[in-house]
Amino acid sequence: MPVSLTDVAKAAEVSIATASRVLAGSDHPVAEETRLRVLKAAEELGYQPNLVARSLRTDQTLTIGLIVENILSPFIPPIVRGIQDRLESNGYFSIIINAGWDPEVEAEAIQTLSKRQIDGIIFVESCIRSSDEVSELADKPHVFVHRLFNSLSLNSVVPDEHYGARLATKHLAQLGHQRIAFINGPEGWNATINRMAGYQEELAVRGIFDPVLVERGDWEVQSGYLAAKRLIALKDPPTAIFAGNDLMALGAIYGIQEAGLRVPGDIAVVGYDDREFSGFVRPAITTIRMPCEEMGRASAEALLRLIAGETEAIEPILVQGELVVRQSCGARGEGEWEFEPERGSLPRRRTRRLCQ
Amino acid sequence: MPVSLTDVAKAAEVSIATASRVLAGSDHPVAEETRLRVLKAAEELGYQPNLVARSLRTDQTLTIGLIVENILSPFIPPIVRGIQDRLESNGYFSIIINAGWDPEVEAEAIQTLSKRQIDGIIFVESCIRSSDEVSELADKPHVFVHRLFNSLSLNSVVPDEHYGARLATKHLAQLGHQRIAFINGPEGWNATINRMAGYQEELAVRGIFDPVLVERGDWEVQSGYLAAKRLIALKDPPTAIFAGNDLMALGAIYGIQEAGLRVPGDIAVVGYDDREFSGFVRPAITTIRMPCEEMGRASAEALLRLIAGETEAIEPILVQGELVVRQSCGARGEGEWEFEPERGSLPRRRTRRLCQ
DNA sequence: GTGCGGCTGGAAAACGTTTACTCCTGCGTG
DNA sequence: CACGCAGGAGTAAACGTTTTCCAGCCGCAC
Repeated sequence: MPVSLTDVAKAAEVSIATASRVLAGSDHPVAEETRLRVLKAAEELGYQPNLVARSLRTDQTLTIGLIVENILSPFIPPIVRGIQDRLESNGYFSIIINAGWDPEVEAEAIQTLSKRQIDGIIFVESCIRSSDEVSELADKPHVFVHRLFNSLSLNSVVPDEHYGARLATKHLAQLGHQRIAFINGPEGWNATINRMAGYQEELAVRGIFDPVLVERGDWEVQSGYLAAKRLIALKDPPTAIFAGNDLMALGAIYGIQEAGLRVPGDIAVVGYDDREFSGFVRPAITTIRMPCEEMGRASAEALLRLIAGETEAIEPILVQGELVVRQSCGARGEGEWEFEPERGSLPRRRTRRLCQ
Repeated sequence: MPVSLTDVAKAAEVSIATASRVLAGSDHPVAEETRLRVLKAAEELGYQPNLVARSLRTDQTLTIGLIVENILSPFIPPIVRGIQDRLESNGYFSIIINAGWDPEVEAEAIQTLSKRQIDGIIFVESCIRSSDEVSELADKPHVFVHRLFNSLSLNSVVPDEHYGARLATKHLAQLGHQRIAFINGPEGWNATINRMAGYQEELAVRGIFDPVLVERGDWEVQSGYLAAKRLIALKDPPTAIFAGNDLMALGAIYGIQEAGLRVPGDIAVVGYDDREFSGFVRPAITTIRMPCEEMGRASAEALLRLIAGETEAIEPILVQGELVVRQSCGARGEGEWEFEPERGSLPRRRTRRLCQ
């Protein structure tokens, strides 16, 4: 049933070498008449090249490994999507392994992928932070995508959280707020440090930074709720709250509402991340979008360059997210509630054609 | 750098045939002393089998194709995760292609996967509904996972929506509600029909079905909001609302609250799907969990059986979701707000070890 | 007329496995 | 003692490609 190059060559009455040259697009010259005969035979027989055999011969599988923390984590799918979209246009496919933030599983995954002769690896939220932590990585092209534990090592793609936090803070300041609180994330995360730094810097420049307005949460809803309650209880409470992520922003909104105040009327709220729910809770949350797909694309782009041998290693890449203005900041006034349709619901836009 | 079977054979002073027999676990007898010598040599040289070469020879790649609608759609990642977990324990990996509900892209994807000699295909939310729609599928083992357009054709895995809808409705009835409304989904979806049927059947059995309490939405938040407003305006309004999905349930909650009523105090609400946000909005939404991971596992299991040749085709598999009781139904009373921690946040439980 | 270079095309090796077949040795049995 | 059989190991083919090397041919320039 499967028709091989040999069959095509026989049908076209040429050698398999010639058939290969035509069908694989070699640069070895082939007479036009011969080429057409081969093409015709291939067409008639329904020839499909065996990519496994080709891989064995050419030593490239057009496959890359994706070692991700967990495909169920909210930021992973868009990163993966960005990666796949970029890779696809170069004929590459990817194999995903969920490593669950476990060094042992990751090490094993690298082995498994090597056996499959993959051309490169992208780590997404890996516990490995830099190239020289694992010796097996030395020969294989690889890139890291780090969201929360972003160190600026070589071959890594990270969000520009400092930029995003400044953007959010500036937005509130430009709306006229003077007392802008911040609900920080827990200690030990780079995201915590960077977002705090951006917030502080923007306010310092404007001369309105007040350390009493900085609270700490643990990224979860309840901690935002509790932090908001503490902020409201202050003797000089804030008129705006910038929450370290959307979950805490949501919690803060609940806390404010429970105190009988309105969002954004009494206190404006801005979050960070642009989570799925941020668009359809009410008030819809103004936030900084985490540029997941862009980071995915950038990492794929970088990996392709490494594979092509264009460079030994790539400089760290910072990707900026943008401000998404919705209701909770008050920039749109406090009119009718708006509902955003869900993202990514069926049916959906056409995807780009596959290639290769 | 890469060490091949030949190197190992040379080092162990045996033929490559013997080396292969030992390393690939053949049943051909090998003397214990020889086996140890080979094992030792392989160990010392750090031998890793080349799976591409093995695939070429054995005609199985231990790779299956996943043609999904879109990895960004909310239900896809858990289904994929279920599939991967099950496959992984048999040494299989998967390649994901986003087909975006486009027949042309899907057809192309099947071609591409065939060229890569994959051992089988799982369609997740494909526009292909049954095996005989595409002739190329005849020879390749394949399974369909359908969530919303579930027809009960061969080789398919679908959620048991009729069961789930009855479960939700029964829950509300058992809480004492007599007037239970339903916000149906839009026409043209099997999910709409099946959920409606389950709702109606449960109420009919109890003799409390009232067609005036059936509204229709379009799956989005706003339609639930509007439907709830219409229901409240009824001269004999419902005391409970079963929404066809969690988005509409959320909208309904907003509609109820805007009318100055309380959820669940005045009107209880139950949703369907158990979306990510359902656990941390307030009131947290009681809902029927969509058994995504289970469907994924079941489909992978089925595919493995097809690949093993255990059967020609598998009978349709119905997977049941269970009721997740939270605040919005009132079963827990109307006490303190509870916040659920986010699912799948970092750091997370260890995943199972990889094999192969 | 000879030599050379450019265009075509074929033969065959190679990629790293698995496995069918063959061969040897020793032992048990008739 | 001859024969068969089983255990153990090696040879070589095969999987479907790509690519190196080589050869033939033609035309052109010297």
